[in-house]
Amino acid sequence: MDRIRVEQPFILYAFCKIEYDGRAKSSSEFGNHLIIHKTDGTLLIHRNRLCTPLNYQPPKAILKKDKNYLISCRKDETIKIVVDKIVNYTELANWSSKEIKISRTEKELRDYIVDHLEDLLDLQFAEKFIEFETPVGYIDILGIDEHGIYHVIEVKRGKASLASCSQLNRYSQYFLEIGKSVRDYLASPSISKNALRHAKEMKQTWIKVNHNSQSSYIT
Amino acid sequence: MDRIRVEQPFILYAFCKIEYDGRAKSSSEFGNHLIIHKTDGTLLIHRNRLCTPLNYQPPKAILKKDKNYLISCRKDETIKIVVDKIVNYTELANWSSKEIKISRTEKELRDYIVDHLEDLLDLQFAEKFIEFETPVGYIDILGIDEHGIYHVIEVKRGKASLASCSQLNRYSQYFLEIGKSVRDYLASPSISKNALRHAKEMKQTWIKVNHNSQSSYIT
DNA sequence: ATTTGCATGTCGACT
DNA sequence: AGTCGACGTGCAAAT
Repeated sequence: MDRIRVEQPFILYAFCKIEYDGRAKSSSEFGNHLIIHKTDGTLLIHRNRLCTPLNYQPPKAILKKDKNYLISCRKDETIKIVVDKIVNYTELANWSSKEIKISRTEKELRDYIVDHLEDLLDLQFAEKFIEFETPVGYIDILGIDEHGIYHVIEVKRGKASLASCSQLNRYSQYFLEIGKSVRDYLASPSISKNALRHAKEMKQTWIKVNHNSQSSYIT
Repeated sequence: MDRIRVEQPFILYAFCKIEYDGRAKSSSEFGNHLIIHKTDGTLLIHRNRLCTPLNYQPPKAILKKDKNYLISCRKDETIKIVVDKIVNYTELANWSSKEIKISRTEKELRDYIVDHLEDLLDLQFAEKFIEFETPVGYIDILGIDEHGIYHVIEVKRGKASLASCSQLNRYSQYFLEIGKSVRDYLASPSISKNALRHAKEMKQTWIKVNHNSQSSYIT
């Protein structure tokens, strides 16, 4: 047994084939593939199209080398790479693993909405919650008005879909079942046609909101 | 203006920083980053951890070079890479873009269930449909039994969640609204605790199914 | 360890 | 172009 643990990060461009077995199962023909190995165990095999890798192994996978094989294992998932010919092998010294800060997330949009909730809904609230926990999940924004009515708001950073309607409905049904009066809102920059129809059928109000503008309006 | 269009696929390992603006917005410090460019326009910037890229541009992005800059544009999204020092640049000649066949997908599981639906539910069906279209989405499996009862089955290849329950409920509500008698089923190898409780509350039946075994049973 | 929901989700299929 | 839902989704936060 001469399998050697590989720890260092590298890229390998090689004529090879890949066999994967785990949650799913796949195998490729021989071809030139780009293999990327990171210090955290991540293994990516990229073909010459699309963002997503042909095969991959998430962090904490263990990579070992054995003659012309590379084998990456993690829990019940295994990738075996049969290397026929190495075109390029480059070790990536001092590879950065720094974070970046992303803005315009749903969280930011949600915080903006919470701060302007009174204006957006033309109501006063006795209480406002974010990420309010229920047995059926976490509600983005919950506002309880002076009459004790529960205003449930589901925020989407992009286009709201049928799934968004269902998600909102799930939260809202929970409050109905424990005897509360509820009003439902979807807050997003846009919404699909079917979702808008479905929302109306379920008496959900769509609020058009944007990341950048203070001016948002109700439809 | 001497920006030159870059078409060829390559990897570039360089001391650089990345600025992204589009749906979201981010910028990084200077550091060693791995940049991958594919023939379809895909651009990936990887750091030394995790599967997902630090920044990326999907297919059909246009990459241009201008002195020490790389700029990738696609619709309203732009990535600008300021290159300070190139550590390694390798063009990837004859990079494969072949497909692979993945097995053990939800589709396979669904087809197996359709074929064994009578056994699984201990019923006879007058009609069976897959991907049955409704105004609120597509139903994985719809079986109409000899009494005209609609059996709606939502299949999950992994663990069923609260979202799965909501998805099933959305389909089922549609049939109720048009006056049908409905029974709901979630078919998956496993289910989260909250989802199982929620399913029971909504009178959804969970069917435990596996990709590999013929023996599946109802809970 | 499990659950939940976001993501610049991406991607393929279909209308 | 728009919509829908799967994905070996990955990933982080909270429990």
